[in-house]
Formats: sequence, C-alpha cells, structure tokens
Amino acid sequence: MARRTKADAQITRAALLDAAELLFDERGVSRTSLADIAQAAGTTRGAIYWHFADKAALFDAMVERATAALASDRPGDQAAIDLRQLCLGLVSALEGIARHPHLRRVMRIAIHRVEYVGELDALRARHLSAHRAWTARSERVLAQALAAGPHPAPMDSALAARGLQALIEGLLHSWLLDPDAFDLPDAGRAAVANWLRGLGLDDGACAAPQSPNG
Amino acid sequence: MARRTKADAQITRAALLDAAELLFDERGVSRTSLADIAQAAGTTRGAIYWHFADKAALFDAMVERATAALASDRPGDQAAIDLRQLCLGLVSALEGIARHPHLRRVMRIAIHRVEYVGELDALRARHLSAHRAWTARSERVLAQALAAGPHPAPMDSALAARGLQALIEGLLHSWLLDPDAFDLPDAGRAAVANWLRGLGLDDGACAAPQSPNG
DNA sequence: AATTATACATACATTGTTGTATGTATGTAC
DNA sequence: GTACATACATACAACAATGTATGTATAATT
Repeated sequence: MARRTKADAQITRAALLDAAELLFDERGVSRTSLADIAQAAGTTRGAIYWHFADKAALFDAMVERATAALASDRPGDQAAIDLRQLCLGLVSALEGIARHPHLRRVMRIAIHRVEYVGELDALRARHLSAHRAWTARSERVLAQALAAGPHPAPMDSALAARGLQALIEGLLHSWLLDPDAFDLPDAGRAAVANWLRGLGLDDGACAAPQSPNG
Repeated sequence: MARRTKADAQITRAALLDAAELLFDERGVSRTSLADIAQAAGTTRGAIYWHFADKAALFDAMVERATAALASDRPGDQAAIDLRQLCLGLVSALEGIARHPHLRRVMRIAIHRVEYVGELDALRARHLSAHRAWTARSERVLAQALAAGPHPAPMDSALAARGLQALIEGLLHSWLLDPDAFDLPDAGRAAVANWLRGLGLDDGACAAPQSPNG
C-alpha cells in the first residue's frame, strides 16, 4: 500500500498492540512470531518494524499502554496515606484488573505467558521496582497502624507488609489462571480484612467504599 | 563415541537433566536450545533424542525428577489431618524448597521461566490438579476447625482456604525472584499464624516442630 | 565367538523466524 | 506543483533450531 495519515498510523499501531495482546495470551510470547501478529492485525511485518524496533519493544509498548491508565490515577509513592486508603487502593487495583480486559490480559501475559529473562528484563525490572515501592509504602502505613494499636503487635511491620503483598499477588495469580473460579475483588476484600484482623488492626478498613466517614 | 553400560546411560541422562535445569533457569525454557543443553552436558543432541522424545518430554522428566521425592513423603489426599498437620505440611514444603537446590530451581523454572501454554500443558495440568487437591483438603480441615471454634467464624471455609493458598504461593513466588530478600520458612510460619489468628483459630499450630505434644 | 541391541555421534534436510534492504504510493510542507 | 518524508509492503539473506537418517563402537546376549 502507501502512506496513510497520522491518525491511520496510530490505528495501525493500536491494531498491532491488540493483536499482540491476544496472541501472546493465547500462545505465549516466545511462540508468537511477528508474522503471526502482523497477519492478525491485517498488515505485514513491515508495519511492525516501522512502529517498533523489535519484539521486545513491541512487548514493552503493550505493557506500557495497559498500565499507563493504572499508574496515572494512583497517589505518588511519597504521599502519606492511612490504612484505609492502603486497603482501598489494593482492592481498587484488583477491581480494575477484573474489570478491564486489556489490563487483565496483559497481567496474565506478564505473569503466566512470558519467561522472565533475557531482553524482556525491562518487565522484570518494572515489576521489581513496583513491588519494592509498594512494599515500602505499605510497611510505613502498617508500622504506623501497629504502633498506634492498643495491644502489642504480633508481627513486625516488614513481615506484615510482605505477607499482605503475597496475599494479594497470590490471589491475583490464581485468579488469572481461572477467572471463573471466584470473584477477585470480593476475595481480596475478605483476605485483606482477615490479614488485618490477625494483626489486631481494624478489619473494616476496606469494607464499604461508599461511606467515607467511618 | 560408542555404547556405554546401563549405569553410564543413567549418568548421561542425569547430566542432561542437570544441564537443562541450569540453562532453563538462566535463560528460560524457550530460549534454551537442545544443542545448548547437549553441549553443557558434554554430549550431543543425539543423546537427548535417545533419552527423550523432544524438549517437552525432557522438561516433563526434569519436573518429574525434582517433584518425585516431594510427592512420596506426604500423606495421601484422603488422609484425615488436623489443623496442626496442615500447617506443618505447608511449612515443611517451604523448607524443602528453600533447602533443596534442585527443587528450588525447578520451582523457579515452572513459575518464572516457562510459558504456560502449548505442549508444556502437562505442567499446567499438574499444577492445577495439585492446586485443587490441596485447596479441597485444606478447606475440609479449616471448616472443621472453624466449626469447632468458640466464636462465629469471620469467613467461610472456602475463602479461608483460598486465602491461605494464595498467601503461601505469593510468598513462594516473590521469594523465588529474590531468595536473599527474606527467609522463606520463617515468613511462611509467621504468615500462616497471622492468617489463623485472623480466623480466630489457634495461631500456635505450626510454631515449634520439635514438641509433638501440644 | 558371532550376533544383536544399545547408546550415542554425526550429517543432512527442512522449516521458521528474524533483520534488513528495497520498493512505492501517498500525505504534507514549501 | 515539486520535493521530501512517511507508512507501510515486498523481497531477500542469513541463521538458528528441529527432526531424522545414518554411522559406529561397544555391551549384552546367545
């Protein structure tokens, strides 16, 4: 064919990302060739190499597109938040993943459809940095809550934060393998509540999203 | 070379599995060729194709070898166990993974170094079946303990079992990504205790492995 | 001792995939 | 209206990986 308008090019780009998402999810990243993606998008490999340097760059762009919205509407890492906000943030993240097909698919790809090595290390680095930032933040919040609690804390805040993180990630992983098995946000709410209860903290911190005055 | 004795052949087979384990862990399964494995084992692809039908069969044999010991010394699915035995079983599984390099490496491969699709579906099926069997068993144990408890249970047993499973798997996943970050059995013990505490159950169920009379 | 099956090594053919080079028609700036 | 950059499509070269076919020296069998 020939040159298209800039808007057309963006449509092509989005179609390539869509096709990559679906095929990566179905067949896995390494078993999906660029020719497969181009064909599914109704183009040729030429279009892919025009928009992206290679498969890894395409992959990164796909992750970037899906997580951009997610990253925009959450508070900055340094923002001071309380226990309730922490819980609500966790649950709303799970709700977002359960609700948005793009995000869900990319999460499943990142977790179950790709090998965490080689030139896809950007993903691994991204994951690790997000992981650490979130753990650090939740540890601060939990330390503050545990110190303010009436009884001596049964765990130190580092272990409490790590366990909370593991709980959420564990639920997410198993839900992505079989989304019909249970309701992710419900399970997340119950799990966080039970974890806080074990810590001797207020387990109603993320019960009802609609009543801000508790 | 030429024909070796049967014992030699088993040594060759083991060397191939060892090499595959190391390379899969380093580079990921799909990015490791059979030639790589053969070279690392000091043989050629001929040896691989003699011992295994293809890469998937080699992979399955590797998983089988590492998990065979693990499966042998645990109670059958139908055996009646109590809360304490459930917790001890969980923690001892974590201890086994933390202690045995083979098991740790294969776990990391199965979780972070392979794409859960295509002809490696045997792994996925194995995982799912183990997952379901374990969840069913722990749900029975938790239901019994919750029914016997003094106060009304804060969660139903299905959610409680799912959460416990998620907690353990979440800890395992993040530990496999960075084994130096924390001690897996310690974190597992503390996490299980906190989960049980949240459920209103005895949190000392897996505290001290050496005193069988509680 | 002769034969046969075994445990590989070697060689080859095929295919899939990637990267790049080139072609080309059109939008856009001047 | 011309020139150039854009947004691809097409063609090609190279390699990597697989599967198979065949060779071969030796252990096991008789």
